[in-house]
Amino acid sequence: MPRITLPDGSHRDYDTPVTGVVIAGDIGERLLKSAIGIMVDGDIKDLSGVITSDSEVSIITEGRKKEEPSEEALYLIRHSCAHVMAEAIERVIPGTQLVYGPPTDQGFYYDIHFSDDRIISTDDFSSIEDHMKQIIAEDRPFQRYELAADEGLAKLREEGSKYKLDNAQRAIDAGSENLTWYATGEPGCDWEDLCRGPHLPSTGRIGAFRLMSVASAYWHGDATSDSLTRVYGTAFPHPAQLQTQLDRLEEARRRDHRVIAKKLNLFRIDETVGQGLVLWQPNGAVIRRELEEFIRMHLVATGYQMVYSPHVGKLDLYRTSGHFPYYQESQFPPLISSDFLKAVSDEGCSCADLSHRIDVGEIDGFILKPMNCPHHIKIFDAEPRSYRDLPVRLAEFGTVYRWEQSGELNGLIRVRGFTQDDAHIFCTEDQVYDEIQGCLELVKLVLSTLGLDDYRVRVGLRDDDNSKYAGDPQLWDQAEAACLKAASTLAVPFSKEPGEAAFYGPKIDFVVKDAIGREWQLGTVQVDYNLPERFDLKYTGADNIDHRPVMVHRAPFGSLERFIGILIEHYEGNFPTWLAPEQVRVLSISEKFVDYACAVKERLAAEGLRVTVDNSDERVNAKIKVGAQQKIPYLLIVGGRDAEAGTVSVRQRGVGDLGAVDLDRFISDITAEVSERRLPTVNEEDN
RNA sequence: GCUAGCGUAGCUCAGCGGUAGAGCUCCCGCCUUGUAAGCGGGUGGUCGUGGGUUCGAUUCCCACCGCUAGCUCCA
Repeated sequence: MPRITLPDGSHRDYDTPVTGVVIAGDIGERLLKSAIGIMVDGDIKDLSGVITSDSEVSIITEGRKKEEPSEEALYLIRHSCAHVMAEAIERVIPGTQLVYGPPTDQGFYYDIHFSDDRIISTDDFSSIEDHMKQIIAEDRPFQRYELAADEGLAKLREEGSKYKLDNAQRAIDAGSENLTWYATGEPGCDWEDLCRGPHLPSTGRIGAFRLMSVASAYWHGDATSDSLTRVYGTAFPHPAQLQTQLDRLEEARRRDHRVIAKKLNLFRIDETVGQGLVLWQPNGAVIRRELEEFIRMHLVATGYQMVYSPHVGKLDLYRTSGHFPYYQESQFPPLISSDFLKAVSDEGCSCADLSHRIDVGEIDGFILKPMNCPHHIKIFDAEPRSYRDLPVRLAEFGTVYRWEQSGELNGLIRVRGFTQDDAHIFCTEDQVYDEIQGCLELVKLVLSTLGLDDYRVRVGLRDDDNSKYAGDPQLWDQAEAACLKAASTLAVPFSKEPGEAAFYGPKIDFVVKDAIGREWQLGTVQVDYNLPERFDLKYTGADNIDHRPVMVHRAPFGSLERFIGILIEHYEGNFPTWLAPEQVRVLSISEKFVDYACAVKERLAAEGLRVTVDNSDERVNAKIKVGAQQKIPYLLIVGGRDAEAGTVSVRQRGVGDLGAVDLDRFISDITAEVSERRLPTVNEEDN
């Protein structure tokens, strides 16, 4: 006889097995009314599911309109809405085969196989949504029934559902004795779907939903398997919550770095130059240069040495490093001399032969470097090293090239040529831990200076797939231990991520939350015992014997491209003054005061500030509007009063009119703000 | 790479089987301006590229290129 323990610790004893409906009803009428499911010993269950043994339960409700819905409520609503959508799609588009329809963080999707002659597009959404609304209006109960495995498989076979049959088989292989279905309404009459559940009591409990997009997905996530169509939607208990979500998406669109960058002339990507290849316009170049300066200053202060290395290297170099064999797929194709190509072509060498001969090392050439480490290794190795020299820290803003899939490219976030704020530290085993610590400190400094204070850390470890990794397992163990130890000293949460290591070693990645809560992977620190081995690096120890150094790779920004892309979105283009391409614009209220405006500009420029004058024949209102649109931190309005008094009328971005300020005062304030790299003080509302 | 959508002036977009449109930008005038767009005029397009259907294609069809979303991938 089940004893039910409620979240407040109280008990209710029942003589017979009970359901959530009974429990909720016993607690109160209002609870029953808003109940949509039940947590039983930590698992989400149907409200109508039978509880036979002692359990800790809590009733899942749809929650209040103005509160964030609970994860569990969203799970139930979205999972159920996926069913409703699937039914509607089957009504609208004949010849579909359902595959898999789970809830996700943002909503839900259903993977569907469509017949060849009928595809789905967003044009179909309104009619699908109409059907969904009707199903919801009918408020049909979700009714669960079970069949024994054999019986269930036979049913699916009869229905000819290849994908559902596969799902069922996998469930059975995982130990299920029965297969479960959920009917939206009456089993046998209404629509139904093989499904583990749980679900809402009825369709009417879906308060608000929206179909979002169509995408392709592979069956089992396998690119060689069937291609399915994935239809995305989202659902909430209350319409206002859906609106909040849509507003959030709108906010993300407004912050899109590609849109802002176009308005502010930060960078271009020109298809005649190449996909994923960034052209930095002067304004964007200012931001990049300021960031480079900022980090360079810290590097020099913390014992790094700056180096330069070329953008290409010989194939053999990358065979030695392992890049070419391990990551050939994501490199630009090799550069081979045209004379040589002609010669092998005259021999009758086919493309396949050529590619094979390149792979096995019979043909040499160059590649655009996918990473900077081999070059830095050669710089380290250019002179004999003693233990007294270590650690050697070599840093470079090194531009690397990677052949990203075309569908992956995205503004500055994912590109084919990018510049890492890279460095490689060569040290003794004893120094590894301190060096990792130093790197972590640097990343923290960078993030806090830029106002990216909310972040977590992922430690990428190797998994069982040995073919992905190079090097001695024992060395891997050491490196992984060092990373975990260092991560645990950070005052932020960290997670272990098996399978996320680089091919040469484990890594510590920083995942940063931006102003609207999205996560981005930025800085990385990686420990590497493998490349020193591959390149036979040595230093002479105190014992006068050669030893193998350990390498630490690190890039606090990750890449300047991606980092700046994220900063654009984080600041919504409202860069702190030290980064702003144009820091000050002087607006003369009429032609008569252009001379004074120019004099003000000269004073500011002499302080190293980036300043222009707007002396166009426009009203000051128009000049302000334009200046605000261009997100310039300070607009100085100058007219007769200012010229006489030696003042400027300051208008600060996001703040407004600050009134007349003595020019000297303004200069000392702004130069302090810039040199301290102060963050914007106000949440900007400009557009 | 895959699926869907999209590609028209520098930008944002409308249009559509029958001579290519708007707003902003830009240029030229007028106004001489004090805190978020004064007024008038003008320049500007091989309608992504190449084929096809058609008397006629920016519009319909095919291929390619590029962009967007998602999938897969990301040293």
